[in-house]
Amino acid sequence: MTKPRRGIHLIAEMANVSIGTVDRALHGRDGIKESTRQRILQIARQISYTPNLAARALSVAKASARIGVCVPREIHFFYDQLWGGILDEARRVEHLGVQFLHRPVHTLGEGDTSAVKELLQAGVDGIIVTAGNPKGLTPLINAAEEKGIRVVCLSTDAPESRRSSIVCVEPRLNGCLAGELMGKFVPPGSKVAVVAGMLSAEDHRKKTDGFSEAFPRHCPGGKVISVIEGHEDEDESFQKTFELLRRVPSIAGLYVNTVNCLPVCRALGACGLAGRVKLITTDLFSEMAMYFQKGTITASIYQQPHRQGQIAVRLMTDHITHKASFPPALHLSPGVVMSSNLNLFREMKNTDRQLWDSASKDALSLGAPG
Amino acid sequence: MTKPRRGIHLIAEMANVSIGTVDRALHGRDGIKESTRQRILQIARQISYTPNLAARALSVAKASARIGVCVPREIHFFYDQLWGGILDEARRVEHLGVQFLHRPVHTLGEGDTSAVKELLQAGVDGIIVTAGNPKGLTPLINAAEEKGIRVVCLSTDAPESRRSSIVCVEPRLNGCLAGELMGKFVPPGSKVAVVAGMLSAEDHRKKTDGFSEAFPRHCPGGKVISVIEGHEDEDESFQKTFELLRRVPSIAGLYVNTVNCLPVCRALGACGLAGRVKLITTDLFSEMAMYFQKGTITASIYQQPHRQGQIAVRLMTDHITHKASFPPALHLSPGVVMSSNLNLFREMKNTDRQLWDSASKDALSLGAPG
DNA sequence: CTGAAAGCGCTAACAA
DNA sequence: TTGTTAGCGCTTTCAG
Repeated sequence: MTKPRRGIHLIAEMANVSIGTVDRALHGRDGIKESTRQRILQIARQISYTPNLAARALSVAKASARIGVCVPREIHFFYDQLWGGILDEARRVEHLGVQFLHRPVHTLGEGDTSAVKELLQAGVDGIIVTAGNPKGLTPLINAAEEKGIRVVCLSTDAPESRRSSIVCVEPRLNGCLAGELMGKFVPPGSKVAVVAGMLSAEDHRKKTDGFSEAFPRHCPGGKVISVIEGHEDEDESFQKTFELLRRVPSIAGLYVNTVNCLPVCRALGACGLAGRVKLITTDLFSEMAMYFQKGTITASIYQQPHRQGQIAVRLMTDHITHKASFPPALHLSPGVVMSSNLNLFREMKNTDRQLWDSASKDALSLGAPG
Repeated sequence: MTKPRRGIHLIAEMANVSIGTVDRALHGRDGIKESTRQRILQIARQISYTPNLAARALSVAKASARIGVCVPREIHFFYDQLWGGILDEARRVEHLGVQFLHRPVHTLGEGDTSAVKELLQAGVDGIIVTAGNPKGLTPLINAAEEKGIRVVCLSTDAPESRRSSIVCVEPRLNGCLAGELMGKFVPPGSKVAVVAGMLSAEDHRKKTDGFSEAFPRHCPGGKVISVIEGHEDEDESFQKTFELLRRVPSIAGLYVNTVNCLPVCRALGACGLAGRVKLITTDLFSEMAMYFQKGTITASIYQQPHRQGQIAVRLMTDHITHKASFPPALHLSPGVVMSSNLNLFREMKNTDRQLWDSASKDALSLGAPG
């Protein structure tokens, strides 16, 4: 008695060809006569063939790919979480042969071109990079893509380049959401202001633009009366905010579109305006908690860094392991943090770490809730 | 040069034994000297060995684990997305030999006990269930856990049971966030109302409680003057809302804590109060889009169903494949949907499907942005 | 007690 | 254009 065959062997037997030919037919590879392909596909349909994914995974496992990662390595704040998301997801595929090469940079845009160059020389198959320096990176990215090395921008884009995809929260949308919220928080005809880092940074400019456009649309008669640049300097931010509050005590709202919101909180406190002036901030870190509780911060626009990192890695590994195509862009919706949901965010978990055991750490790895 | 070995081959090489012996050691099979077993286990730990599940699945030619799923199979709305998230994540592990058994129920709580019974009889290794009927389910869940069959509740809890975990947005928190938002949207001293499905449902009651507690805290002098029960009936919801608006035209806000918000939108329109009365809704579906654009809906509290489904599956498969422990509870933060970020949500993608190609579908599978 | 070897279904490199 | 073959990492059976 003849042994019962399965899968492509069965098809091969039925079609009187070899498994190699069946493989060619099934995968649309060339080097096969169109008529035999049709015959084989017909049979495959007939027996409603489904590939054994375990076998496939096993078979292609040897083609272990290397993915290069270049993101800022700052402690605290946004990039910490971004990094965490990358690592969490990386761990999940490392045992399937995918390797990760990390070439962190110190600050966004600082030395990222040389880091990417290194990665390319190391012979990676894909690159994930926060493009802090788009001008310098674009030719490198294009060269990589030319050679079939896929590049995914993460959080910060190199829009002119031919990168395979970008994973981010659009800065403009970020500003729009803040503007809409602010427009609903303050009464009609209110005057509000924006505190930016530096408007020379595209990210901050776009957030400011989005806010300036959305706010008056949602607050009849509302006006953005001032845009402050704090240049990420604590003292400068405090000083300028303080002066503004003194000069225009009737101001109803402030939108801080950089992570550097503490000086603004302090300035509001110093003027006795905490809670009176609606404050919308950006991102999240544990030191902000008390200002939520005191009511100084009304809401914060959360850019889901952990999730961004996760998704970028997923995009890349899906492409490498399953040949998945890249969406040209993957724009996340920012989250809205208020005092009610504040403690659900992983950024708030650090302060009372003693409460957290390994089970909870698992929960964090999954990326909940952001 | 010697070829780099992996897995049990590596261990075998390091221990100077054959892969057969390694297998015996790793699986606690007998026919092996205790000392060699210890030596091998030591090495395995040292290199932090993890079995290649694809290879195992292929070798044993049958599913390595079976996960039973029991969630409502309603079209549209919340459960559709929940399903989607489950399926997306399920696909990602099918090649590891993990099989999924679906025993959908028609409506939440309708026949879920018998569905779960079926799954248990089918001999699954884990169960994911929306516990619409906690009383009936609890003994089944406890019996399952007793036998080592892990149960994860999804979206709706069986809090008294010994389920391994619960993945959800807490209803109370949901209400709190809505209350906080509403408190900021309307002026001090405002009167607002809640439109619930039926207060006999724990979920709706808790949302209502959360709102009623949070709103006055964030709106000085604010009052929740009425709680309407619409019983998920279009006409009843419309009628009762309409009457309320007629009776109390000074009302400043409405919070709908069920998915059934369209009648409320229409009632607001009929009274000429659309946009005047701040409306906060729950969940998201494409028909709501126009009401966002018209300004009838100010914000919606989004429970991230797709992500909930994803996470539940991940929790279960991580446990099965990596022995990961379960967090006792995984509470997501709800998202806030407003007109600015509306079109980033997958629920809005259905209407203009023609714009979507396969690349975009990939993006959706990743679970962005909610 | 331990080793050797035959697959599981598929991919990919090489022969014919 | 098609066939053959060597693995992928693990389980399992049969010899030693």
